[in-house]
Amino acid sequence: MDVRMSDRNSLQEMHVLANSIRRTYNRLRHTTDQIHKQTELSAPKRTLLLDIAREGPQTVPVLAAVRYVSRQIVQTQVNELTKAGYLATKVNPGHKRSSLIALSANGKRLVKQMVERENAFVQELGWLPKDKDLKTCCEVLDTIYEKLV
Amino acid sequence: MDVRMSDRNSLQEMHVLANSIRRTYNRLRHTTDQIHKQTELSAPKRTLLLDIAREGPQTVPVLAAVRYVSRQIVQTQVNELTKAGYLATKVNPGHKRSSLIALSANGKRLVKQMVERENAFVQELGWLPKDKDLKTCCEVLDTIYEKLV
DNA sequence: AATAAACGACAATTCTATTGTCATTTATTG
DNA sequence: CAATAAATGACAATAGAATTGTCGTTTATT
Repeated sequence: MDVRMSDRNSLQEMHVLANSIRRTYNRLRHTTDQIHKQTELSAPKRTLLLDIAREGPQTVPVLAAVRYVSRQIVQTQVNELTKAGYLATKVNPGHKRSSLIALSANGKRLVKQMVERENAFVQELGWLPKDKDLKTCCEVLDTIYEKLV
Repeated sequence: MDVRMSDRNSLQEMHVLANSIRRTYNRLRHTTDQIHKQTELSAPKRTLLLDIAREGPQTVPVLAAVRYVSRQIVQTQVNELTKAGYLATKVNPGHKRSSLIALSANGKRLVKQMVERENAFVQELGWLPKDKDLKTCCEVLDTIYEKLV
């Protein structure tokens, strides 16, 4: 074990970071709730749509496993989003029963609108982190994400 | 408005960062849920305890306002944590009716144990971000936190 | 002093999420 | 190939988080 690992300061800094992540996440959710209020979609459902837009069609069990949540709640949300017309099932070549969940035409349109709304918000905000810092931040967060299995 | 602000790449990077925050937060919650399973406390209640430990005694309305959640839900959680013996009310010099919510002796003990458990977990993980990167990450997150009012 | 706002308590409701069960389908393995 | 185990979608029951609304009292404002 690296000596710096057991350094008390570093451990405390880790708590500070964890706290920053938590409170920033919560504000982020609050802000996006307001930005996308008109969509009548909850944060988990919006996240689902954005994730499928980013990562492509996936099965319900996979969507659930990646998020460490029960497949039942994902199934429910997928069902409701499908009923609302934002998601559609695609034939899964690898599995006859468990189909791939993909964005419908409406879903793609909605995601596009959401992204545009968020971009407009960031522009109005009039601030962006320095490119280098943003990248560093992402790297740190993503590494933590991968370490936490 | 700064020209870089409207740079498409930067905006897209901002989405990437937002996504990193979201998914890392969720894993963090999942991990800490496991680490502190024995406490029988939910994530919101643990956060409340840790925040009061860090920031000192506060009134319920203030705790709620900072988090952008209703004072009613904070009141409920504070009441339950008080009943469980982790919180205690302190006389508020500035307000006769709305007392300050502080950690009890038991609460302080619990927070100490939680911090130790988390430190032990980080040590077992065998990884910490570089000090400089960690600071950068915190700065970026904290600035976003402050900008999002 | 009168009025407005804040506070704690309580209730109703919605949404998220978990757990558990069941029938069916898919995968494994002997 | 046949038997068994695991996975999947549907459904139900339940718990917890959080919002909204109301009420009576206390605190602040004007």
